[in-house]
Amino acid sequence: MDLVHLLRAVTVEFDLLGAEFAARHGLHPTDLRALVHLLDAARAGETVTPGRLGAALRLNSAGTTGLVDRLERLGLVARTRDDRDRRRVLLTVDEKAVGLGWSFFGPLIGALVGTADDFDAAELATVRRYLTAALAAAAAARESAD
Amino acid sequence: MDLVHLLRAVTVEFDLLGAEFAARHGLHPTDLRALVHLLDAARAGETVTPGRLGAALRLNSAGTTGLVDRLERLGLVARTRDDRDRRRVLLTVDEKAVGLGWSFFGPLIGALVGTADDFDAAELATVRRYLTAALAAAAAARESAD
DNA sequence: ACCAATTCTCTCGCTGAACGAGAGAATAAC
DNA sequence: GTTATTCTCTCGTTCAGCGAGAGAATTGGT
Repeated sequence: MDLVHLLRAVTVEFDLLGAEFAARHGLHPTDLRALVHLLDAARAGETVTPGRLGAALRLNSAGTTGLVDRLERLGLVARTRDDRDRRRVLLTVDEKAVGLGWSFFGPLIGALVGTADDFDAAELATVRRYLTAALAAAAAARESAD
Repeated sequence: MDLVHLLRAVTVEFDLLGAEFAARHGLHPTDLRALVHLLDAARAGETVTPGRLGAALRLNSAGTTGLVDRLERLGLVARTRDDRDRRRVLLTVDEKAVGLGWSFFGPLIGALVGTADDFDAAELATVRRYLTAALAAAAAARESAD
C-alpha cells in the first residue's frame, strides 16, 4: 500500500521531467504527450489522424487543430490527405520529432538501465509483472469511477 | 528497457485517472496536484505557505495566488496569517479536502491491494526496491538535463 | 533607533491553450 | 440523388499562468 505512494511519486517525477524538457524546447506538456503518442503509433505501424490524436489526449476538435498547428509550425509533424478517404488527414512524424523523442527518453533510459544491473532476470520479471498488474488496476479504477 | 515504456504507460494511466477525477469534481489538474501536495505535507506535519506550494508545482507567484484562490473558493483550504512571521500565509487543508483525497486514492488503492495478493513479501520488496531506484534515476535524469 | 535590503504575498495587464458551437468538405446509405 | 454520417477546421470566448511590479512585514548593518 505504500507502493501506491511510491508509484505516485514516480509519476510525479516523470511528469516534472517531461514538463521541464518541454519547457526547454519551447513546447507545452500537451505537445510532448502528443509527440509520445505519435511516436508510439509510428513504432506500432499505425496511422494517426487528428481525430484519433485528440481522442487519445482528451482534447476538443478545436484544441486538436491548434495542437497540430503548433506541431506543424515546429516542423515535427506534417499533414497529408488520405487518398483512400479524403475526409481524413494523416499525421506523419518528421525525423526531427524522432530525434527529439530520443533526446527526451535517452537520459531516462540510460539512468534506468544502470539501475537494472542490480536486479537479476527473475527480479526484473517480477517487477514487470507487478507494473503490468498496476497498469490494469489503474485502468480498472478509471473504469469503475465513471 | 521495455520497463521504461511500462513505467511510462503507468504514469500516463495515472495522469488520465487524475485528470478525469479532477474534471469530475470541477477542478483542474493543477488543483489536484496542489491538493496531493498539501495532504502529503499535512501528513508529514509540515506547514505550507503559498510560496512553498508554488515552488513545488513550478508556478509563478501570480499563478499560485490564483490557485490558492480557487482552492479557497472551493472550501478545500483556508488562509491564516502566521503570527510568528506576519509576512507569511499558512495554508490549512479542510476536512473536505481530506475526504476528496481519499475518494481519489481509495479506488486506486483498492485495486492495487487486490493485485498485491498475487505477490509474496519478497517479491513486493523487490518491486519496492526497483521503484525506489527508478525514482532516483528519474531525479538524476532531471538533474543532468539542466 | 533608523534606513536599507530581503522576503513574502498579492494586483494588474496580457498571452495563449482549450472549449462550445457550428460551418465546410468528403464519403456512405438508402 | 438526396439524406445522413464522418471527418477537419474556423470563430468567438473563457480562464490558467506569466512578467512586472506594488504593498506589507522582517532582518541586518551602522
